[in-house]
Amino acid sequence: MDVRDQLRSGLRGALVAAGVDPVPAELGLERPANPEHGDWSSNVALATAKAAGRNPRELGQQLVEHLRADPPPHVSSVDLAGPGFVNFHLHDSWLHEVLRDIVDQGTAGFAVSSRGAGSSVNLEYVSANPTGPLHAGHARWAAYGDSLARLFTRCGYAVQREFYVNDRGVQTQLFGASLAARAAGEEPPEDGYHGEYVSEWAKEMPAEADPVAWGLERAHADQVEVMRSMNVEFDHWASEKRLVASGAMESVLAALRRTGHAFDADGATWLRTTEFGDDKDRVLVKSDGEPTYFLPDIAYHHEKYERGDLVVDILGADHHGYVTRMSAAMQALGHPAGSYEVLIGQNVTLVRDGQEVRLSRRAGNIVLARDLVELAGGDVARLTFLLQSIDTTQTIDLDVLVAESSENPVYYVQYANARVHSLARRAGEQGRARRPLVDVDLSLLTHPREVALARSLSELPDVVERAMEHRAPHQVTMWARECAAALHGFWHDCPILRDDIDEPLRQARMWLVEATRIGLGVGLGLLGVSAPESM
RNA sequence: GCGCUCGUAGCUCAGCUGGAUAGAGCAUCUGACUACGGAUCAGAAGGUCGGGGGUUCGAAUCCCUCCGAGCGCGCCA
Repeated sequence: MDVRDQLRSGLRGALVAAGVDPVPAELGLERPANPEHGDWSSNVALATAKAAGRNPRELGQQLVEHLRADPPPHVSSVDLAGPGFVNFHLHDSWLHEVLRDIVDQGTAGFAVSSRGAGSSVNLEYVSANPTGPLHAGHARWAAYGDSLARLFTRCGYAVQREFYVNDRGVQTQLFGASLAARAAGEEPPEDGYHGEYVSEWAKEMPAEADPVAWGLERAHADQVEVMRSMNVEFDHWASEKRLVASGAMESVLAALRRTGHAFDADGATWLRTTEFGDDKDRVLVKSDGEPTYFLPDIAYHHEKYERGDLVVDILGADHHGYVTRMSAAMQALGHPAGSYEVLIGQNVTLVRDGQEVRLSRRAGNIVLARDLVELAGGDVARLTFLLQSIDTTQTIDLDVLVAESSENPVYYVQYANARVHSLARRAGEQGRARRPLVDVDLSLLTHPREVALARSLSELPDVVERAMEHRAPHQVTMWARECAAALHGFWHDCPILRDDIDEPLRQARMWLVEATRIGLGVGLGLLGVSAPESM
């Protein structure tokens, strides 16, 4: 039972004693931003006073008195503050206990949550057409999707990362035709692909190759390579061609007909998406007998349920109009309303020479994911994307990215990690080994820098759960920066190997550093950024 | 016109789904242990949270309404 549970339990008892009925199932307990407000703070008095017809401060005072009479472990003082907050100040002993837990759990066990145990999630992201290189926007989804997958995994979900390859249809034909035209020294079709890469790839293409098939392979290989340089991998590559060949479209259409959600009108076949909140019904099969792109997509999403209880799409803002109809289709097929989730990410805007660079595939000035990686390196490129929420458009100034890449936050965090490892190296050189933790007195860790670092580490488990629930990997980035800052501050003020440091304190500090190694390792791992031992 | 997302320091962004005095990084200014790794640390300055109403003990956060930005509204993919 960790501190929070003990505090909650104490609060619950106090509420009962104060005659509050009913006692809420979830008791609000948070870490105040302002240290003067204690280590933990609860707003239960404020939250329950209204319903109980009580005065918040009066009720709060009763809670405080009850808790003072019988304080939970580690609690040094309980106070009433502000409009009715109950603030707990704890002895540093609770942090010392946390450090022991971190060391016991190690990188594999620390900040692991069982929130998703027994559930599975299928995450689809990027899914760019196999008709060219990935651009900077794709790279954002790659970094985001992969880190989100890592968060789900750490929270106990069985995760499948998936990329849907649209290796069939009009665009692939156009791409193949464009390659063939370039190979023959001609201009691509007007609605074909005009990027420079088409000409370059056409030179590589063997004369006897089928331009469509070869082009798909070439583009796919290019995309895989770039994502790998950003440490992004997939478990499953879903082929549209194979899906369609399997007859999945027909069986899904039959199922929709059987349940009455699909109907014929004006010579076409429609899905009654309005039944599930769409503003108009959508065509599945056109009057010329050809399916729209919507139908194979429905079949694909339906199939994904074989690989996850929760099916998640990560899409760019330009696809948000698509969400309602797909959600409607999934419900029409009998999937529970909440089981299909779409995460919409805003666009990436790139600035070069103070000018916005348009991400147009037709124009030649498109900035590729590959450019970013070559400019700044995989770690910097990746962390740059994970620096902010996907809810806001991201502006990346390429000149700043290059000029200040050495000031990128990724180095700040990696440097902290390198320092942690350098300590172990130097300690080894000096023959100063850590003694077993049971023999070490962590209560010597009372310096504000030591306490701040331990406190930062203690927050990671909450950060992981919250980041997963909010689908917000950037919160891990925020934490990693704070933890690195705490380490740097500690490093600056608290020498370890210096001769004038007493051995017991040295031992305690070495174990604090070991716990930091574990915490930073977990954080960097979730971000998919390397954790170098030296820089 | 309708819908979705957004508007927070000079710039780039956080803000734990309603909490206490709105926080970081960069840029600017001033400093630091005669460097267990200075890719570090400390301090200063910087705000009408786009404007205006409302809900309540309490609003950057929820509701309404304006203003502004991006994206979407095909029997295209």
